[in-house]
Amino acid sequence: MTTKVQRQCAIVSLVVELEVTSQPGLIELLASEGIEATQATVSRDLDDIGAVKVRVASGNTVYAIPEF
Amino acid sequence: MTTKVQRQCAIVSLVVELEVTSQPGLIELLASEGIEATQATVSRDLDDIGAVKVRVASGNTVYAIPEF
DNA sequence: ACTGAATACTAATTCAAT
DNA sequence: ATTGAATTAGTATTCAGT
Repeated sequence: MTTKVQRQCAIVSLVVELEVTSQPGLIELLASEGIEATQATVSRDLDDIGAVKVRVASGNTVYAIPEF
Repeated sequence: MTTKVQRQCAIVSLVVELEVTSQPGLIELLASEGIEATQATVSRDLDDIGAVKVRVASGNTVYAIPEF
């Protein structure tokens, strides 16, 4: 079983390293690391983390963490 | 009748001056200036302008224009 | 307190009309 | 090329369960 902090850390890593464009997408990425979570949870996590969606050069919007 | 540029300029002004939190909200603000538009149009306008949603101190997310 | 299912809300896109 | 209506996609919140 994975804890909340572990999951949120994983999310931070993923968001920083990859171009995460949606919560469903993020859920898949987490799953591929063996972390199960639903959209509701991921939404709350992103909120906790303070992630925002920003427009990137490629044109689409990706999640980012202001501090980085 | 209002033109596209007029409407987009109005949107920029509103976004810069006020805390616009949603497209429905923006539509109302435009309406109060006598500018009619639907959600589809406002969505495209925000895209043209390059507006993004950012988290502000108050906690909620508002539209902002990166250049400012 | 944390989570998921379901729901409400918000935003983007499609499709047709002008 | 621009727009609105309707649709689809995406996100936040509520509500109940643990």
